[in-house]
Amino acid sequence: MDESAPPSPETDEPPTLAQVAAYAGVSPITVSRVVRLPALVAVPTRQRVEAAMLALGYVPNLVAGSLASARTRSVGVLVPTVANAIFADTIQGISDALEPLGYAVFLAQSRYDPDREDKMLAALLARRPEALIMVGSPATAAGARMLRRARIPVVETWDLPDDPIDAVAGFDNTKAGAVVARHFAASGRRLLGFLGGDDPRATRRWLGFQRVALEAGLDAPLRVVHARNAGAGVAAADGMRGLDAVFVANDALAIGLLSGLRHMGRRVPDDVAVIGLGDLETGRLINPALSTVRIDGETIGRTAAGLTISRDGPRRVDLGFELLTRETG
Amino acid sequence: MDESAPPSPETDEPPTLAQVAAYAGVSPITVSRVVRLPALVAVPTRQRVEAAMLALGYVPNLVAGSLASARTRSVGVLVPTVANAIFADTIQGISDALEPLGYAVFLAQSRYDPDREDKMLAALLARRPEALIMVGSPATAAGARMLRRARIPVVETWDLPDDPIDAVAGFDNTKAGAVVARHFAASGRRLLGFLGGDDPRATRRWLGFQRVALEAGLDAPLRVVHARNAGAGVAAADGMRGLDAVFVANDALAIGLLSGLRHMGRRVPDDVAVIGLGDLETGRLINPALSTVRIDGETIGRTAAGLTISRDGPRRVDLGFELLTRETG
DNA sequence: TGGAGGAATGACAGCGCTATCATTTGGCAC
DNA sequence: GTGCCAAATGATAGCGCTGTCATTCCTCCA
Repeated sequence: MDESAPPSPETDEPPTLAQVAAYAGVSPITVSRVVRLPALVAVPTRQRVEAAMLALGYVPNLVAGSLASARTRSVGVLVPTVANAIFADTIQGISDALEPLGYAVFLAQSRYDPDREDKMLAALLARRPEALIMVGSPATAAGARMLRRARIPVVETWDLPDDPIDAVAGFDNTKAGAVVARHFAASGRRLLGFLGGDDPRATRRWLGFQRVALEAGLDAPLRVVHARNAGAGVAAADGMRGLDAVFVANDALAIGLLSGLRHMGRRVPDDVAVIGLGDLETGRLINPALSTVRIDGETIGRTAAGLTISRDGPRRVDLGFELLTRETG
Repeated sequence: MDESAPPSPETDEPPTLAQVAAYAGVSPITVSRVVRLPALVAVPTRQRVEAAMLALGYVPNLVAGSLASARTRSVGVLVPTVANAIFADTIQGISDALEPLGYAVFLAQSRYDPDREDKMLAALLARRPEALIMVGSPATAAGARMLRRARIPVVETWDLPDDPIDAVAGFDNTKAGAVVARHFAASGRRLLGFLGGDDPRATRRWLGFQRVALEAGLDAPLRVVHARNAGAGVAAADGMRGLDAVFVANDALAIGLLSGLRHMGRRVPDDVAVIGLGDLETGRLINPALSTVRIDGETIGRTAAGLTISRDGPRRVDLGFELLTRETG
């Protein structure tokens, strides 16, 4: 590391640990200890090294450190999309729990596309994260195999799969659908509809919803598959003409549907009841206030983070959900 | 790399490139080429190596690759919080632009805290990202110095600082505030208020807002500083009693304010006009539809990503904004 | 007063790749 | 045939750290 020239502050290349060591007159390993295990270094030495780091503007190279120690202090996070408040809360929970511990978060989006999911999974694992947290379960067998072979903690969230790869922090989507259908039936609704995506979690909600509706002796409910953004909700209103109750798989979509319904002149909840999922903050503030199945995305994230840090305790956490009936149903 | 035992599929440790090479009967460098520069390898050799990778379940170790090549193929992204739709869109834009190119995204949150921002900046830079994108500018001189010394592309977003570290993709916050005040004045409002955080960008909006209000001969406008979530907006309504027009620094907060105003019996826009910022999708769907200053967070993200990839072209991109007057003002 | 034991520091090798420069081989023009 | 060049493959060294053992120097008590 440049033995000829004397080490000096403010060179062009970022200084290495060895340069800091030379500047402070200690061995490289001592500098390494000052960074990672300061208690092992005598106070005067430590101060000398710290002064050297400051003078040279030393920023440790964690890439090299990770390779040497086989610990990257990073976790991979795979979500369908970040532009959905529902997952943003989960990311926030993960990040808040992990950043203070020195872990970095690698973020990737699958866009609800199994191929892209596998690609992103491979890309994340290539960075050797110490754990991986994902929304849902791998869509393909290849993805599941990669995760299993990685031999790191894997947390599946926003669902409660029967055969998880490792750990789970989520809730029972089937039950959520069932609870909403039961509520609709109990409040005298007869013609039910379900609006949502066709990913596995939305499908499970639909299955629970449909089962209970049929068990209650109602007509077969209608399932409408749409994009997940609020604009799509507006458009979907048209397809809901004959119905008197709709369960919408996410709150943003539900707010859109409310808007569409309003423009069609249908009164909520008198003509149609609407229940969303996620408990978006704005849902509770609009008029009429949106009824919803409350899911605590941030707690899911924090719990998932906890499951990656410690392998003790139960590996399957059901965080549950809560039906909040406000004004729309 | 375990020369004694014959290389075999499905061992417990993840296989290394050298093991794949031994299995395929080629040298390590050839396997490396199959992964990175397949065109350089003859087809039969390539197929043999690919078969070996598949058989052993090889996942390249990018940590080692990064150290050897001094290219991490990652970018750091620092936002105040991900749980704000406004920044989630930007992250989405960044991620959508960069992931197809093989870049990974390191995400960190500053929580609007300068100390935490510096910590996160240091943590990100320690991972040796090839570029760094942040919302706003570094809050401290130390943070700015770290970024400058890192000698990587740095993109500041959501603002247009006069002395950027490197590149900028944002809009003029001062002007945004000014435009809203001008609109309020032109539509006959007299008692203006500003509701928002006290971060530099919100403050710039306030400054532009205040200046124009005073220039228009209106009373000195009121500034109310609050938390940034929608719930805080509800609470803020009380402090807005005397006003007939409020500019709210973000749409979620504005929706909260609308709710608070409604509960106080104040009519919008007859008694009070409200204009938000961000153009949250739900803002346009609620009743009355929220007027807002539209900012395209996703385009900011994509543009910022573009500025990290290429150093050519202008390093300062003003993406502008648009005042959308809907029903609340 | 000798040696056990802890505190402080260092030497050395190696993590799993890739940059760089060889080397080998075969095809082709003359 | 000879020489030349491109295509294909390999040998070597090293990226910037850390794990694992030394080694040195005290202190403290039998």
